[in-house]
Amino acid sequence: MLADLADAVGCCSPLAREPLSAGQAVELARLFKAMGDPVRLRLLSLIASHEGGEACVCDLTDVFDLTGPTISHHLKVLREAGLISGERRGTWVYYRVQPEALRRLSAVLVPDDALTVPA
Amino acid sequence: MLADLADAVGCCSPLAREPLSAGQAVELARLFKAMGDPVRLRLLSLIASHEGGEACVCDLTDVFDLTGPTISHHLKVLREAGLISGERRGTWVYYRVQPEALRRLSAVLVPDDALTVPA
DNA sequence: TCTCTATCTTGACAGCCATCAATCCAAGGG
DNA sequence: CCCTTGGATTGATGGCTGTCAAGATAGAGA
Repeated sequence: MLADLADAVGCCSPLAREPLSAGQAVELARLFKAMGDPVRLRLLSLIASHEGGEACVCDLTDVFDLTGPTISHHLKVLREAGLISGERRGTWVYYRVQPEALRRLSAVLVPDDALTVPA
Repeated sequence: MLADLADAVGCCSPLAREPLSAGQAVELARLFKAMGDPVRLRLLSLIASHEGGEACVCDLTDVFDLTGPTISHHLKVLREAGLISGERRGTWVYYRVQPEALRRLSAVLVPDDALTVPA
């Protein structure tokens, strides 16, 4: 399932190049929808900008006025979208972002040229 | 309102640079959420890839098995998010994408370096 | 002005989503 | 082996969203 997703996203031309197929649109929308929540966007940026590129849940819960289960739910959504990955080391679970997923999304938004050629 | 949005988005560093503020996250999430629907993503790509960079509603409705009002609703969501703009010329309404909005989103996803420095 | 066509808006309903309380699982420390 | 702690899962609920039918609006042409 994750492989299909990566495939559909990885093969997409920028939006302006040619129309998306229905299947590509479904897979891409899954990613964008996962980022369409303020809490999840902040979680993503907290993890991405944290020292070492990874953060444990204990670092994340204090930032929000939300209960543990709610944070866990949002992390699960991000994880199932392939935007982050979690790993248990001892007592705590550590999360880190998947840079490839972000790069693929970015590549869909703008022409390839803008990603490889200087201004 | 649109000015606030553009401001909040335009000033954002990439996710990995520093954590998003709550306000920035709300504004960014509004954009990502607007793209979190397969129909809207396809509409966006149809408009962006259409000849001349613009498309009228009549070009869009035939592609989907959806009624006119539903297409109109999705176009309204995209318009209110600042991703497209519509203009009435005679009988038909023509839509075109706002490339700046896409560029800003892309800039949030990856470090600035990737946008200006060759691989 | 009247009518026709193309498009947008409103109202309503089914389905999904974010949130929390309660519960369960997994890892360490006694 | 039990107890404690960190974290995930389940169940339930209120609010939001996508969809369509019906009505409203705006140009174009006669």
